[in-house]
Amino acid sequence: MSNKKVLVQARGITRSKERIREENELIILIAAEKVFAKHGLKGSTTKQIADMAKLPKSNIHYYFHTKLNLYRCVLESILVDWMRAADTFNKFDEPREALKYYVDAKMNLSRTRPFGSKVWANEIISGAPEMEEVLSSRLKQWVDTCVSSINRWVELKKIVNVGDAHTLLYMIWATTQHYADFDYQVMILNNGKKLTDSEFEEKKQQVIDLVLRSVGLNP
Amino acid sequence: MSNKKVLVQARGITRSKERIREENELIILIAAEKVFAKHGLKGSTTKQIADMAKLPKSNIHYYFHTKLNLYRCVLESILVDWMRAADTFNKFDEPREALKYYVDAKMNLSRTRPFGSKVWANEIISGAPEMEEVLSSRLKQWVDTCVSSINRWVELKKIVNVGDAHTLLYMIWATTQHYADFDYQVMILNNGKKLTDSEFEEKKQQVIDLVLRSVGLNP
DNA sequence: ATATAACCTGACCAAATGGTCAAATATTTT
DNA sequence: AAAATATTTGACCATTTGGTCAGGTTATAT
Repeated sequence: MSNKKVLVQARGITRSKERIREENELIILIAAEKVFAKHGLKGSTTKQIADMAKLPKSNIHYYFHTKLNLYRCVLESILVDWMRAADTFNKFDEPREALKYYVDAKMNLSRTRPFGSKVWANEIISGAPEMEEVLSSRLKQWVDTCVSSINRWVELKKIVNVGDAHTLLYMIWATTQHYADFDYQVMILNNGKKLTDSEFEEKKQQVIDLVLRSVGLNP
Repeated sequence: MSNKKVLVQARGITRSKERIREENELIILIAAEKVFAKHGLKGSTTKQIADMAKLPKSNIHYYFHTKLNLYRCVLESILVDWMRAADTFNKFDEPREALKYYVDAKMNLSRTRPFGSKVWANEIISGAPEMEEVLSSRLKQWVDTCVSSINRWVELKKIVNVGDAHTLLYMIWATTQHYADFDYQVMILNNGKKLTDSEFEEKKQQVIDLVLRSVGLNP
């Protein structure tokens, strides 16, 4: 009988099998996100992930079978947050609000989940071998509706003619994700110190203002 | 006597040792840039690079000794182009021209050397373990002068007050580099077709206009 | 022409890696 | 309490990997 069990039974508490699986899967997903963010799919090792999760390597394989499968699970869990942020764009009719709250949501995501953003960046940079499906279906669809919104705003003279609406979207994506993907560079250029919460709020507002002015809106 | 030599001597031509080294180093650097762009430092194998260069693996080690050294050489060669583009920023006193020509130069770099941009992106995303020196010295210095220029423009009321000038720089970097780093995503959202040269010129002008408007300049 | 130095490459190796498995332990069901 | 099911993990394995090296070829200096 192991020490763990003695302790647990002495308190009259047992972790249910269901909870055990839930907890361990989450621990592994979080560890994997960090490791994949730093080294990409090929560059990450199951040993690194196991060490980060403070579990034996076999445990990783027990719950996720293969490294590739674990990687896909990490990507999917990131997609959930990404789509939630995307939703904010279509919650407002007025460009000023839609753009403001979308940039806000994207900036917050970069702040709270930088590793997830990096995993996505790595995946796209390396040709999106595992995300082709998602990109050309779900993302494409969402982008098409955004492009329509932007074009309508132009027709209604609510914003200036920006040409291809994709260009505006890319600017928003790239700029907001920069604070996650290139956080190390941002830190170095901030005199070697990580951005504080209040500094980050400041930058966020500046990005919002830049974006609004870029389409001819006065912030 | 090999076939190669027979052919070469029959034409009375010999490649000098110097040229041989120059040519092979270039071939390997170009191949390595592509492979590192796709898989990062850890994820790339010397075998892949050798295959891409159509040379035996031993040949890679003969010229560059280790994978890490080859990687550093690739980074350095990219830095040269990056700094050349950076120079354009300080060639003009007027914000309209400085910004226009800098965005233009950065967009062109993304178009002509997408693999280089991806290698840099990968390096920064993974914490810039090999570039710390360059970032905190050369890049920091260049950024400081840019920040001064931008602040001066604000004081002279030539552009609106953008707050922290870094934010503007990041927007320009992120947006222009997006067309290289995320080219695959850009392609998918362009109905699966790579941007033609004229399409790219169009987007470039749109990015320039967005940037100019974002600081309150009428394009 | 000969010696010397540089280039070239297949064969090889130690270490690392993704993954398997059997045996042990823990929980749940009957 | 015993049987059944799920978790845990060290030992193990085939493959891949970065790197070495000896022996050959090619260019150049004398």
